[in-house]
Amino acid sequence: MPELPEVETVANGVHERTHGQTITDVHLRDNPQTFKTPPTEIANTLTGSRIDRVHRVGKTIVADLTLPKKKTAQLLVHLGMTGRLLVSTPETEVPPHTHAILSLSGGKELRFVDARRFGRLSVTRESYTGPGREPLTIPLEDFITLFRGRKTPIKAALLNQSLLHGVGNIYADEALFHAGIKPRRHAGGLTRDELTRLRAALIKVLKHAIKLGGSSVSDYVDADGVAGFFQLHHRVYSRTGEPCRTCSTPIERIVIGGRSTHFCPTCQR
DNA sequence: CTGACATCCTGACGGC
DNA sequence: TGCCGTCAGGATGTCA
Repeated sequence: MPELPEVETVANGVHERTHGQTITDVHLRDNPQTFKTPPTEIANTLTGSRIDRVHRVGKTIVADLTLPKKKTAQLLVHLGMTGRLLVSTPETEVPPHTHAILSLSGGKELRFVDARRFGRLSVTRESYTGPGREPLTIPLEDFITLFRGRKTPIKAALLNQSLLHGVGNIYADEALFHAGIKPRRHAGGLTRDELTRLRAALIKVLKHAIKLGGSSVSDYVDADGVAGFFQLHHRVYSRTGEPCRTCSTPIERIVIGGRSTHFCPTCQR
């Protein structure tokens, strides 16, 4: 499940392989819910546009475009659960569930593949800023203010994209473990010290994952795009019943906001 | 403002 | 072996 580190890895990989190239042809599968913008508008905007830069905002991949008449636009791709953005040669067999194929002037194709169809693709004329703040760059004081007065569990708050965007289920659990904070704690009840630790833990686990992803960019973008997503060795995520790597207490699993949540009842307070 | 819950969708996995 | 039910999850929407 792509979260901030995976999305950043994919964005970087796609950038390296496509920037400066022009989109010469666009094929979209007739699948309305994948496209937040009407498919005809997407095709009209993309065809003839040049890809200047591909980057990440929250969990969204953003391609900055220059249109033929020098106007600008952005292509937005959200990978959802199973979305993949691949740079392939035209000869490469088109995988099942391919919803969009953009032909590039460099000779390759940018393909959007998404089995479960939670992913979304759209174009916009405005500069996309995302629903919340960037976890990697938010100043400490802003981070602390974000959670002030909120009774919601800190785990749920971390998943709320309108607060911090880019954090998903895996890194929320991992960051809470590293910060030593129980996921059910009220966000607004955390001390300044705890929030300081949480922000540091979040940045640490995200950067660590980005580093690992960076070494396997090609797994995400060139190949089938799946390898690499589950390479990390997590401390708590998906380790229910297994011994905590710090204290050997079995990791517990609970549900918060409909999301499975994993934590060490001893190390997290 | 909250949270609990359903919805979308299909591959993976466990049980029988 | 093979079928079938269940689960997972991000974003969104409904409802209490």
